[in-house]
Amino acid sequence: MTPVLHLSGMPELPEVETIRRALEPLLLGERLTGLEVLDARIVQGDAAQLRVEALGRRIAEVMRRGKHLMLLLEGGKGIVLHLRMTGSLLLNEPERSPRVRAILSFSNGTQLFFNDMRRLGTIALINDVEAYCLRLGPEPLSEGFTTDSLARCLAGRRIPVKAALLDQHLVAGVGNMYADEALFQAGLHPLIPAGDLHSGQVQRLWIAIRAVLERAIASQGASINTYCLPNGQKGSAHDSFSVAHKKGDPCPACGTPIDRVMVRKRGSYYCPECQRHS
DNA sequence: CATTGTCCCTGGAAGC
DNA sequence: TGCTTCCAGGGACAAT
Repeated sequence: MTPVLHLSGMPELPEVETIRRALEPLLLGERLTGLEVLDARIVQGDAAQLRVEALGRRIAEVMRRGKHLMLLLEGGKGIVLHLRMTGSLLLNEPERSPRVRAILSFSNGTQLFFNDMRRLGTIALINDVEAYCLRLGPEPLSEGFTTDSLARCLAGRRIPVKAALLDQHLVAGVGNMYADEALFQAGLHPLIPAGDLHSGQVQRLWIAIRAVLERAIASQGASINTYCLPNGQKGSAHDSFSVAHKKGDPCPACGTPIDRVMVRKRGSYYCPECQRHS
């Protein structure tokens, strides 16, 4: 398998969904036969309990919730994998720059290598999948995410709209790149207080969030960073980015150079002309 | 409750 | 050249 030299990264909803789709046909119905933890820090909670509960169980469902990838086990519990910044799930062991933190083995011979340069990614046992998911906001591509629900979440809040989009309690799965893309498409400056948006702007934002995520899933995610598919292949969603990571490039709509501003310690790219603050 | 700040972690880039 | 410092950023957690 081709080793991928990683830069930095951030798998968001479209990337995790792409991984989920790649893994589902390989893992569904198989038993977890091995769980080798090479770096104990990757396991959140009780590692021994994770082994006891997960080993030998069949994978009943390969699901995604926000940026969390979940392997639901027969019996109701589950394993949750979070890639955070630089994590990747590979079907073949990377030959070079090995940053393998855990290896999951399955009854059909499939092996999953949890590769993570910065060790921020996590694996954990979920005892109650439903309760776990309730901590997260609605899935942006589900019927539970509506203009009304978005408006209710933003109402009265003084935090920048960009920060609101990154809050996983508000809507699950939007990260730094797609927040910038959605705000651009909606024509909103990242620093506008969330509660200041009028209904028309909320509606545009709702449409934009869904559109950028759907388009990115269709492109199998963005690989400007460490993200890659389990087979090492790269997505191409970044090819259609308008502003994210494009400081200085001309805005695709008006030609004005893309600017960058810090919003709560997050680099935020936007068009100063198309995304006015007022 | 709402919001802000700190920490985790590694490696590339920038500055002196 | 070689050192230090900053930065990337998702999310848990602490502090205000």
